[in-house]
Amino acid sequence: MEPVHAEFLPDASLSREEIESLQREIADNAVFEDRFAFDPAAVQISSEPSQQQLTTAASDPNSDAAADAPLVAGVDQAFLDDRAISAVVVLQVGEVVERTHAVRELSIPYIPGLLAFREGGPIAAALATLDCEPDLLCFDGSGRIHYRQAGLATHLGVVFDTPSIGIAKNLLCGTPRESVDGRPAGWRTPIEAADAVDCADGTVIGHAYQSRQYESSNRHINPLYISPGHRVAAETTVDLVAALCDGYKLPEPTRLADSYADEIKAELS
DNA sequence: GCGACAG
DNA sequence: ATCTTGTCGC
Repeated sequence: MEPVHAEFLPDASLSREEIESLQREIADNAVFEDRFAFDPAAVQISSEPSQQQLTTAASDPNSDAAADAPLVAGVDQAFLDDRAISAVVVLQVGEVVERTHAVRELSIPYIPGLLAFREGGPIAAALATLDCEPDLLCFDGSGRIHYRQAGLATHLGVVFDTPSIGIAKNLLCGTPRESVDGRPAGWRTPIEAADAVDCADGTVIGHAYQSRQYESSNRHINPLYISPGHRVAAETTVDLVAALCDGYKLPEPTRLADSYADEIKAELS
């Protein structure tokens, strides 16, 4: 796939002020509402026919639900010395249909709020080598849950003008409406903008989502922090991640991209 | 000035 | 993110 807005590609040589200015421009161009062509109910991991698919098959004997199902890409990185290994795994109904990766020199260190300017280049390079056109991109990191509402997932979603979701293991900013401690699997609560975020206080910029939890024990699993990247509404974002989870804390696209990146890293070591 | 801060 | 063995509890 190719960038639709290459002028928005993260350029790490920009000044801090220019970076923040570009992020505000990215946020202005981002759409935090559902604006995608695929059927969200067709995004799933199991190949078991859903009620919807059975209905579709009954009304159209020639349709092939699996062949028409949305392509969901997971993107994640591993690091080796001063290089980033960006890996992409594309799934269709839980089946891997394409994998690709890119290795690039890192230009700047990790700075909270500027992650896209450290990892965006390597990620864009990897996505550019992809033969297929994903319907949805899943990133490790935040989307709208960001000081200027332009986290990694939002930035790359806008650059490629493709629906995207941010999946983080830790909260960058914003405030959970309720305490997130020890919640059962399936539980979710909104993350609201607070003073540090560039929008009205109380605006729902994402959700904490408990993708997995131990039945009964002393220890507990922390929730994921999910936010819209581009062209997906906050609530939908959680529904999609829930549909992409398969017994692990992380949804399959991101989980498989994570292990694929480690695989490439091991080969380079 | 101090604390908080995705990966 | 990364350096890393065993270990506690599902």
